[in-house]
Amino acid sequence: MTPVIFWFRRNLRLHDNLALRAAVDAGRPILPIYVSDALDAGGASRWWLHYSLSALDAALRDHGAGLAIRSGRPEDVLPRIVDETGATAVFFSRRYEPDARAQERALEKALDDRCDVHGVDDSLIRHPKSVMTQSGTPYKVFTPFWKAASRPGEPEEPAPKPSDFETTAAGLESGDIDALELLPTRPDWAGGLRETWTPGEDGAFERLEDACSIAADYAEQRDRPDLEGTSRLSPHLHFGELSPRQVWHDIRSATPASGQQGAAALLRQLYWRDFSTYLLYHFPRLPNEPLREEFAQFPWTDDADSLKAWQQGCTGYPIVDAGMRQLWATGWMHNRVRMIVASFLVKDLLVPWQAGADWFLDTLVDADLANNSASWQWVAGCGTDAAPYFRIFNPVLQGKKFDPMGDYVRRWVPELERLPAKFIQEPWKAEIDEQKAANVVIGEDYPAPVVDHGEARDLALQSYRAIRKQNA
DNA sequence: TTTTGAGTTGTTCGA
DNA sequence: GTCGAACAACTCAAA
Repeated sequence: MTPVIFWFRRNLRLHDNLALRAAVDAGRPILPIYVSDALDAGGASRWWLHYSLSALDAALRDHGAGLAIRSGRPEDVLPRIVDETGATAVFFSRRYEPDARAQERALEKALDDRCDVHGVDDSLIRHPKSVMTQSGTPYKVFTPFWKAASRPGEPEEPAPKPSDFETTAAGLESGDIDALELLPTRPDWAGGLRETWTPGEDGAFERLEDACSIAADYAEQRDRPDLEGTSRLSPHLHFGELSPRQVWHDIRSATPASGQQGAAALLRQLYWRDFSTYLLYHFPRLPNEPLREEFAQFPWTDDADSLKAWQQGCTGYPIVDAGMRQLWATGWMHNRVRMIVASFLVKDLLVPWQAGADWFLDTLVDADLANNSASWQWVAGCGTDAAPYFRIFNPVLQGKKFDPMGDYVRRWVPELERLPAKFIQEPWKAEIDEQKAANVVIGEDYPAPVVDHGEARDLALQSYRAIRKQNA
């Protein structure tokens, strides 16, 4: 019997996979395929993808054949496979980034009269077109979006993995995940990633269990990078190893009544994920251009040394450096610290937010075009729903407030390990004797601050006033 | 059409 | 040490 093709994209799971359910219902053997293309960018993401594909391949083998691997443009590759196998249909789950949508349109066009094409909306709680203001325009502010998106009620119940399907290679060569060269070789910088993460559906469910256990305390502890107060589900959600429906319902049902309020803050984050994708869908220039147009005139300094100091975690501000080093080592950074380091790059160093966004896309295992772009625009103050520009994070205060003992800093900036808590967020304030006693001389063993935050803040506010004046 | 209340995550200054 | 106001007015979204 001729097969149907299941084109896996950012939905690398078998449970609660609506597109897969539709393919199974076609009643034919399923040819599962992954096509690696130019959208598979970002070093840390590619590392994750390798293992997620491997896990999926193993899970599919239980049903017959594993995952066929190809690379190239899906709109070229898939029609060829349709011709070779006589497949009667192609199923896939839709994506909402501009390039991914263009890819879908090209595929639909290429397959137009050759076979059925079924794009299924599966990765968001609400489709971007289904949440609009009364005047028919897209929401720009989160809270009204969230209210409107929540109005229809709870997300759909997740569906279990279908048990009744058969996969086939349809006589094709399977291809090789290794040949995609997703893993780093020289040097192998992925040691910290391997220690931190378990990509794939099984790893995702383990992490989801952990997330359920912290959900009740989420509202209270989510801002503390020194604790394990966040879900760490972002990469699993990005690759679709979990659906937002599954996360929502598992957290909801695992949390006792007394903890529902704390968990609500976590569930709300799922709507932030929807909202970012929604913004990118309706404002496709989001990754590149400031949505508040006056920011195109902003006098960025764009200094290469500043950017490098930030990337390497050598700014002299411990909480910033801890975050950047956590990112480099593990492919992830605590959300509170992401805001601190982003504010520092954009407002203290006056480096364009796009440079920070590029770095994050390359180094985060959860790198997601929509979340990343929307969040950087938010921090930079140029998004539609942005923090006021004068809201400039003070890295010392933030450190004292959210890493009160300095444990987070000590973990990621070991030079400062022996410094007492009093100085850990501002080590330059320690007398030289105290520095020596802690085995760290500022300016030698750990950098002096690359900028003075007070001066940098004044300069940032001045620059902001300048573009306001220009546009007045 | 006009009005009105509200807007994820902050900091600093001066009383 | 604590508290409220200023930062700078703006835009959004619904009534």
